[in-house]
Amino acid sequence: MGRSPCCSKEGLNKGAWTAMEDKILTDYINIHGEGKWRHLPKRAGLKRCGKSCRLRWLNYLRPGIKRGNITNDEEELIIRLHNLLGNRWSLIAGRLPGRTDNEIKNYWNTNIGRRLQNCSSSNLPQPDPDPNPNPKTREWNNSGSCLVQTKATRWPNNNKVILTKEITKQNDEANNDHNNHHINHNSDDANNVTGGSIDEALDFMADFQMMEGNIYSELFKMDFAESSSCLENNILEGTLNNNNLLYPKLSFNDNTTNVNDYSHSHGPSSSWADLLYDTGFDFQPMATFMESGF
DNA sequence: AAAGGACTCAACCGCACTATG
DNA sequence: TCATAGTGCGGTTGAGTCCTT
Repeated sequence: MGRSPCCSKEGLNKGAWTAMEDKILTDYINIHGEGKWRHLPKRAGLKRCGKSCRLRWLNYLRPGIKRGNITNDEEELIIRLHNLLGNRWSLIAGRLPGRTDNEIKNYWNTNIGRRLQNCSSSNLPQPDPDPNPNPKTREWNNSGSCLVQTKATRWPNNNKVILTKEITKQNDEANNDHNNHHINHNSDDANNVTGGSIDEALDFMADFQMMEGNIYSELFKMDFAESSSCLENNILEGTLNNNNLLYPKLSFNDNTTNVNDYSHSHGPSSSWADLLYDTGFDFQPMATFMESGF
């Protein structure tokens, strides 16, 4: 079967765009707006593929594109976002105003990625061999934090975040061992559970991690204070309390619930995972938050 | 000054997802 | 339900530029 090409390749210009082509494209979009890329070249009088026009506009001509060197702050944010999101360049770019996914991808491949490669070939600590192969591989930078190198994958539409307090016992032993290892990072938190079952929370985490390919579990390993830079950079919505702990804002339907409300009745939390250890906590808003937060 | 290797980044490519009829 | 158009995304390429010898 196969798909028809997005446009006829014959007679089209390829390669670098000329100033005249840029002007034609910019003028056309300023008048008619974005979209309908397939028909744009013909209507605008450009001998270019629609996809090429879209790319040129989004990555170069669009107003607000920030050109020039990536700042240290931006680089730090890119690293942190990449740690959370993997190679989801468009998502990362969405948190860096004026930067494009292409630019960030190039920057990563030519700067950060290379630096990591150098680090991993030196004496820096190497990741433990994983007996239970996982989509992510870890590289270690010289500050000791780890970066997650993932093969970019899309989340299927039918694999939305489904958070439930129902316990499933269908995970195999390997999964349980792996997940318990994560939870052990927060063993202090687990000891502070007020009512409810730790096992229930662990099982919830196991199901959650299994479904979501570890992306969200990375979030749960961050404590609120560490997450503050995410807040400052609008990665997360929420507020900082007097102790500089981040309380994310959870949106549920048309109502908005702040975790401050949760903390008032349960005491201040020290990590995201605390929320999971309280069986009275309604996970559904968290699911919504997670879906909207990224 | 010249050659050629290294690097950068705009652009291309193919696949995947969504919308629509 | 299926086919197709439209769009978005990440990986890869290659021309131009920079750097080193």
